[in-house]
Amino acid sequence: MDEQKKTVTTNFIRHIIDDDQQTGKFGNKVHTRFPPEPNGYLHIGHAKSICLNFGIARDYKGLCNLRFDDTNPHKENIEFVQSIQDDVRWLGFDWGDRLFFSSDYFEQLYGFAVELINKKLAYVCDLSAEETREYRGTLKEAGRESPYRNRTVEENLSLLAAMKAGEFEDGSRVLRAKIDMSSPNMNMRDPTLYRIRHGVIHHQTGEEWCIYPMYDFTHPISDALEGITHSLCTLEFEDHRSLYDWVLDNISIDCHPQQIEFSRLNLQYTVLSKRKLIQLIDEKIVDGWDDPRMPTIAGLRRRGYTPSSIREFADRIGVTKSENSIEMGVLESCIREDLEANAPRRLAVLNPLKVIIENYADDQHEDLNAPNHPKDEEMGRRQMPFSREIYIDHADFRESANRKYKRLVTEGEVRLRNAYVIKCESVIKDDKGEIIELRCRYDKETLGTNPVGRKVRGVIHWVSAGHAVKAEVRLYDRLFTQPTPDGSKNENFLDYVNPGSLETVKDAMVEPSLKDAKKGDRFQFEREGYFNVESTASDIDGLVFNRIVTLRDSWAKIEQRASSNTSNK
RNA sequence: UGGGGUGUAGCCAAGCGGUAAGGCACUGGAUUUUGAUUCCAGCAUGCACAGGUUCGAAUCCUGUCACCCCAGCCA
Repeated sequence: MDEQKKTVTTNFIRHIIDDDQQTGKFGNKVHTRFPPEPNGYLHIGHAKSICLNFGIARDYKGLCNLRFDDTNPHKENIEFVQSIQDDVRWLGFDWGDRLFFSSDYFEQLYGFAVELINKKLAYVCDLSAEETREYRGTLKEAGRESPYRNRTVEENLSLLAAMKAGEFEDGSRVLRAKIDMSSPNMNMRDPTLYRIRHGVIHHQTGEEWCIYPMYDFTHPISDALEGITHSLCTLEFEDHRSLYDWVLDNISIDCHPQQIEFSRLNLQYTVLSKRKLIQLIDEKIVDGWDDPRMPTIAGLRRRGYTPSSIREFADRIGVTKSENSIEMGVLESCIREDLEANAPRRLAVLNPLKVIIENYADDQHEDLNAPNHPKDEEMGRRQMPFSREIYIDHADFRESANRKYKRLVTEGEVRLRNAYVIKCESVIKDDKGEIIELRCRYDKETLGTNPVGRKVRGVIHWVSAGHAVKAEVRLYDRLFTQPTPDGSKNENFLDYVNPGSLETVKDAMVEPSLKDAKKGDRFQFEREGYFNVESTASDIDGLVFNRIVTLRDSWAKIEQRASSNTSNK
């Protein structure tokens, strides 16, 4: 069975690790880390990184730490610390007892800053933020050295101590590395190591510190302190690698992880930047971080995506250094594959049209026995009551149609799924000419067997009107109308929000066995798609289903083609 | 000539000098009580472009072009 499994996905990072194992570079150890900043919820792009880091650790019999990169208390909070852990765990990964915070290392970080000063490799700079920017130069011109660059070790030491003691205002001074103001790499032009931040309460360290280390100083040291071997990050940190190495080369630490960069995920018809996700929430375009339309892990979870479908997605998209733009179809295909095999089937009528079976007794009903899965008997069966009055979907009836249309038409026959063949005898309309009811007859010889002498081409779903349960169904569609809503710098991505991203159906009728469905349960509503029971919304009134994804629909394609052909003429 | 990267099909992505894997999408066809699923077949004389090296180049060399990232006291 396992040999049937597709070839193991490899990537350039695994090749590097393979080489390192050959040469014994890290003593044949592999130790990675996933280092989120707790300033928002995790999204599908983080899932890529999580699967990469934890996946590599698993496959090389190594370890992966969860470390919160919490050096900027302005933006971070404990709600995010919690949600991130929930999401990583939900995705199926375990960091054991290795939950860390960069803030765990504040004391050691400070010690290394002192060491750099002692080595004349760091200095306290009194330039304002704006002056610092001017001194930095431009992409094509070298910067100028700060007038404070050559302070004595003693002066720097006492100034840094005073910064730490809270004697200076925010923005009045920073600690900087002394590297090279004429470096073509902007990151090496005496980068800031520490800044002053009064009056914020850090979620881990409270008010203990009023100076906070910068990412470029904190990250390499945190990695080294944890014994990380391969520090995987996204492409925009490529130019920071020389600074990462500089820090570790110039302090007394005997571990030097290797930073390797890969390209971040870009998913079409959505946005994956925390700033933009926050904007969607703030502008009330979505309900919150876990709105089922959001590309967040929490949103996908609420929507009904399974952890394994997201892991599969991460495998399928691969890991490289090239810019990418992944089609939604890839993600959708992953969840369909999972649910096709694992979701029990049910019948649900979204847009009910009443049908009276004229030759079925009024006072009678029968319990038909239907399989929960067409190919997997082990998923069991359930009872479906059948009676004189049923509902079918409006979309499954037309007064007349060409031969391609396989559903019910006037005087035509159609199979009711798991039940009888019916024939439409007449159509009843209201004053406005709207179809409100169908009169049909059923062929009682067609239960579980096809009629002899004629072919019934179509199969439609139905529910018994007297037994069905009313439910609300939320139909989700892509959040944006453009594949790359944030592709243009000049235009606002909010202009491309899809106004139809959520369509709420209040009066769907679902088969009675769904009455017992529990929160989070996933089903296939036959011929419609995959749905799950809403689990967290506060506005629930009775049964509420979220559409996870539609079924593939080749009929819709045919219809679309036909209508665009006629409209083109 | 600021620096750092990336270019293989519509979208991803293997490939690492021996004659273009795989997935998604798409197109045919078969089976089907879901227009689903499944199955079978098709889908790059071609690897950004131009030269060169070689018996042989997506892979090596030279040059060109396109796109992405960098001037936070954000990460």
